[in-house]
Amino acid sequence: MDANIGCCVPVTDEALSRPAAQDLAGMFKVLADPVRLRLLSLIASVPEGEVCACDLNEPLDRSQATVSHHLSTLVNAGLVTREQRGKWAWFRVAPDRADFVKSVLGGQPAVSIR
Amino acid sequence: MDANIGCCVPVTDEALSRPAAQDLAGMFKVLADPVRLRLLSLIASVPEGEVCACDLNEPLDRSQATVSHHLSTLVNAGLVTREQRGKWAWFRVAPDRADFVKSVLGGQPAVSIR
DNA sequence: CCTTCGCATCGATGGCCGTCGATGCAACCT
DNA sequence: AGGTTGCATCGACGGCCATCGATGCGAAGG
Repeated sequence: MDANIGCCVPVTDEALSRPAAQDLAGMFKVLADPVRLRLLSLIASVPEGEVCACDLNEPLDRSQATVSHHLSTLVNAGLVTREQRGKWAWFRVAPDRADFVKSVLGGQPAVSIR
Repeated sequence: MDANIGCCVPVTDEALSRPAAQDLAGMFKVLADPVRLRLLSLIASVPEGEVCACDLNEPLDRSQATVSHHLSTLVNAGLVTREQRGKWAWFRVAPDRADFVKSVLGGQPAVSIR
């Protein structure tokens, strides 16, 4: 009745398109680094809403160059905004991404409606 | 009155702990690959709820060894379960992770309550 | 038992990326 | 102007990982 032995279902083609998968993976790649996550957490946890880069070097236990690199990555991904104010660079979580970042750092990176 | 010039806020220490960041990053690292995302999508999109590994090689355009490797990664991360049935290996999204996976693949990997 | 088939595992390889010292550069200070 | 300080950028290095051919191994089938 069926040529298939019990295997080989056609696989519905409603899967993620290749470009969509690429984009999604890109966002996850940004989040897939513990230093960047703690960086995000530090920026998000400060009551003033913004942090100077000079305050981020020490708690992360990484060189200034490395922290700066990670900050660039976060800014580039649109998760964080940077504002040069005088000699210092101030970072804050991107307003439109605030709740996204919050849920990501919440432990359960998705559907954390509880 | 203040030795600080306008910078150097103490940084509230309510940030992500290092181990927590490591764990979170680990989960994101699993999701940070387009092939794995499409793999997840394929498994999640099949109406029967489970797929035989033999059906996953072709649509992903990767060698059988590579697909098997990615499947192991997903199983290891607890996102997918494997059941050996006769000669074939059947995979399904882990029941307790179903809504997580769904929201991840939904485009907005978090707080997609709409 | 021998062959075939499905799939995991191994070993090797190439590329990406986290890391850091060094350098550059702009803003402030004196 | 010269010095200092904050931060981005550069170049290099090392490690992790996606990928694949080859191999191993168990399950069917003859």
